[in-house]
Formats: sequence, structure tokens, C-alpha cells
Amino acid sequence: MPELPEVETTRRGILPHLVGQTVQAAIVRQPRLRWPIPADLPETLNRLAIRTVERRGKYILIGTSRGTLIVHLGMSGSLRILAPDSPPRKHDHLDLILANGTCLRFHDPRRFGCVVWTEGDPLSHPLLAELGPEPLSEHFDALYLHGKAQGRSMAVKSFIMDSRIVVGVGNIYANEALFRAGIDPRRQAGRIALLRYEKLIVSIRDVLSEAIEQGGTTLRDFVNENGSPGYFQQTLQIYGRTGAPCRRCGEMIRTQRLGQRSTYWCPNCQH
DNA sequence: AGTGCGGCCTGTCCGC
DNA sequence: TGCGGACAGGCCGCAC
Repeated sequence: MPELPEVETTRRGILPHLVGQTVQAAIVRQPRLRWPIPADLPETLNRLAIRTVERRGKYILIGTSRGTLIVHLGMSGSLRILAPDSPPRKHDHLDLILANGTCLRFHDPRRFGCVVWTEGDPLSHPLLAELGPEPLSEHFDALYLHGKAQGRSMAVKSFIMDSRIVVGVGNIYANEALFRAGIDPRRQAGRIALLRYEKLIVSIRDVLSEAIEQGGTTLRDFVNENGSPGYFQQTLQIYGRTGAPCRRCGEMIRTQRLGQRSTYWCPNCQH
């Protein structure tokens, strides 16, 4: 399930194959994603030059001479660079064929992802306009997070997973970061001291950048742009380890649904 | 305004 | 072996 590190890994992987290329054709096999792919997308993209491949949160922004293709991988999506004649497989919903013959292919079994076209400033698009700061940017610091948390009663885990607060912290990394920071995921966001938010900021940054270095976590669905799986799941400290001993203190790891999401914590290490 | 939940999807896994 | 059901989860949109 692509979280920010997987999205960033994908972006870096496809970028050199796309920038400077021209779209020769677009093939839509299944338009019904989270939002339908417009029927005229192939026509719109025809002969456009790709200039940039950027990321905002978990959205990949493919910038062209006329507008931007906003791609979200949802739960199970992937973007891969393929040879011109690669036969499509199940759930290969969209191809962009480039002038040099290579193919950018969007694959997404669960179809929680999206491919949206926008002209004008992509950051002003409704999907992106309300997003919070990037977790790896300097704007994301303890003063900001602590300030935003004032008066908020929701669980801190739900709070850091809110993309208006900070982008790119999905369920796996929220669990991992809170474990590292020693914070109980159920604790109310507004009842955590500045100093502890300092620790949480560092944990979120570390967990995400380590995963980016390693090429992104793989659970079941993620395949990186080369088709080979990542391997960060081996280093997970808390996620999915219900009933297993805490790697730090040996206490049995607990689990509970929090805001419809599986939540894991060590009752001894996290308060 | 803040909070919490339903719904969208399919593949995988488990129990019968 | 087949089958139903639970589960996984990002994020929008809605109801309270």
C-alpha cells in the first residue's frame, strides 16, 4: 500500500524516463477509478511534452506544456515504465505511450487511486489546495504541530494521519513513528507537550526518510517502478505485531481499532 | 468547527 | 475443494 516513501520511490524511478518526452498516445482501459478518467484524456494529452515529475503528499504531479496530470496510487496502485510491446494485464487501467516508444502504465487492482487532469496551478486544485506541510520540509516542526493540536480532542494518531495537518503519514508510519516517540496513539492530540511533539517530529522524519532510502515498504501490493519489491517491512517495529513481544522491552504488543484503522502499541513503552 | 464514520474496491486469508 | 465473510487501507464526503 503506497505510503509517501513508496510514492517518492516511484516518482524518482519514473522521472528520468518521462522528462523531455512527448506523449504519443494514451490508452484508457478502465476509466472507473476513484474519479472517472475523462473520456477525452487521450485527446487532451496528445503530443504534449512532459516537463516535470513532482510530488505533493502522496500525489504524483506529471507536468506538461499545457497542464498537469495528478496521479494518486490509492491503496494498491503502481506506475511502471515498460517496453513498447508489453501486453496489458488485469487491472492495467491506463497507458501513456511516449514518442520514444516506452510506456508509462498505471495499474491498480482496488481502484482507490485516481488520474486527474488539471490546467492552471496544480497546487490550487481542490485535491491539493488544503494539504498540510510536507513532513520532510522545514515547515513541519514541533511548534507548528503543537499549535495545530491545541483544543483538539482526537487521538494523536488520527491527528497526524490528517492530511490537512501533515501529508504523507499513513497508517503504517503513524504506528511506527508513535512507537519510536514513546507516545500512546490513543492520547488526545491537544494533551501532548511541546517537548514530546519535538520527539514525534523527529520520529516521523526518521521513519519516512529511512523508508525512502530503502525504497519503500512492501506489504502485499506495492511493486516499485522496476517491478521488484521493496523490503522495509522487515524493519517494522510495531505494525502488524499483535501479541508479539515488543522489540524494546518484551511486553506484549496490543492492538485496537482507532478511527477505523488498525492501531498497535506497546503499553510499556508508549504513554 | 471538530469529530467520526460510511463507502469505494479487489485480493488474500481463514474457518467451515 | 468451494464458499462466504472479514480484513486491509487513503481519503472524500457526509451527518451530527
